[in-house]
Amino acid sequence: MTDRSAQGPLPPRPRRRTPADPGRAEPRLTRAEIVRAALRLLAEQGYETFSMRRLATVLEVKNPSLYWHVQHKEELFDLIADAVLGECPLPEPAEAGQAEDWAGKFAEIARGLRRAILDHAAAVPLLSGRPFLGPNGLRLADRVVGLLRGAGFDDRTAGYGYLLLLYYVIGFAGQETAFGPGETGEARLRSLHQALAELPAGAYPHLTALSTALTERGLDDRFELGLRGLLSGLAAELPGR
Amino acid sequence: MTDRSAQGPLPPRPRRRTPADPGRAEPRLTRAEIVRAALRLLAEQGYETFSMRRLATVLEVKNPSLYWHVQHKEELFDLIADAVLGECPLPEPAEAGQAEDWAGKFAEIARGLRRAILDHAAAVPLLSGRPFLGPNGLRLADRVVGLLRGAGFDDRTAGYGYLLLLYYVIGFAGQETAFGPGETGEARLRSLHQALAELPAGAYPHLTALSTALTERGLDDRFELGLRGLLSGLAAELPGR
DNA sequence: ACCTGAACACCGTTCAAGT
DNA sequence: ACCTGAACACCGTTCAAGT
Repeated sequence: MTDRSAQGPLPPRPRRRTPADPGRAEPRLTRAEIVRAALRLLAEQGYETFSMRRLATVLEVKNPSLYWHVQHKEELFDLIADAVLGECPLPEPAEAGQAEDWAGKFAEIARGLRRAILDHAAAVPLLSGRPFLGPNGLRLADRVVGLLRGAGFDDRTAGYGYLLLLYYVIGFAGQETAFGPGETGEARLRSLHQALAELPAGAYPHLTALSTALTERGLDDRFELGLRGLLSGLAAELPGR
Repeated sequence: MTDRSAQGPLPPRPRRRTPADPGRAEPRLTRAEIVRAALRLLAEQGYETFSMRRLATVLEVKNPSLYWHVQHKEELFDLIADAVLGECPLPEPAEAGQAEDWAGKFAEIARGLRRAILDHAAAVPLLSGRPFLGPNGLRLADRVVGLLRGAGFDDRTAGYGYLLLLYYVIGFAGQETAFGPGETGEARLRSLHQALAELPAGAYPHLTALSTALTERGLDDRFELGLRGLLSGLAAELPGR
């Protein structure tokens, strides 16, 4: 959660009328600006209090105006999700003929995606149950699928590898941010530890035994552990081995 | 999505006053009844239209009454999530000293969990980003963790194996139900196929190449594929091998 | 083409009051 | 102990009207 709480409302942007085209005002709003403002509002105030009306206020516009630019809140959420995915850096594809380190690049994308999501932690709730069909989502999908196909996976497994990556990273980031806003990932982990330690004594023996192991190393380690598992699970499906 | 649309509203339950205890009326509502009615309302009308007020109407009660029994909507959602997890059958632990087929039982739990979730497809949106600390969630966690510890995994990996199971199954079920209500999983898959086929020609070469492979086999196969991956990823972390 | 005023049909939640 | 009436402070969305 980046702290931008000191930025205040956006400065009003003057309508500019070019002399050559006197009747045509620049639109005050664009989709890109709306999405940017939405991400900022989410970062500052969190998901629970986000609303179209508050977004309109922040943009210094009356709220029905937003509906000229987006069909409904869900469409705005699609755009926001795509913007988040767009912040995941994609490694360059290898030169034609060069052997590609598919596992390394897959891991790199996974880490970048986790980073992108955590940079917009308040947007996590709107990432689940949404097909990512925006340009950034498609680009990401195409890149991952291409990586796996290039490595020799059949099309089915390649497609599925992409989905596994998404499930894993979003699921993980979801847990990292599951204890409500305001707490960092590590602090959340400690609350969970606490909750487990307070469990009725003999009722959940394995869980209580776990409560210390749970916090002894950080979230990064856990992420890598799962990622390693994901990769070795994938590698087991590679045809020529 | 089970079809219960013919069931109609719940019959009014009479307040019963026992002669021995004349002043004490049976409460009209219990948490269990509220949760049952909520699941039914979700199944009949879907998540989007679910509200505390509609739930109260279905229960033939004025809506503030619900707040005597639950603190707020989020707490009700916690209870609903726990009820869904409670429908996942848990295999019996092996006798002490008997070798346990950990991978088989892990897979069994995963399949049962997917089933339980799909039986309440409309409740999927409220499963993400929630720690499952209700009795059923804890029991499930304890069972899975115990299974993995018994198999020789260290505590850390055992705990993480449980989380991976959750991410995977919820993520998968989330995708199965991601195209809005009313479509079955397989129909959704076809919409996605359609969407991919309509993509701009050369922009996403790997994705368009995939669009047929995507639908050639069913969701059950895909689920098993990912599950196999998950298991072999886990197995790779087993200390003594 | 883009924005606003006014309105519709809702929400979740609180709280004093009833029984 | 449990339920209700009435109210508060909101929502998302539509649509005729303005410029």
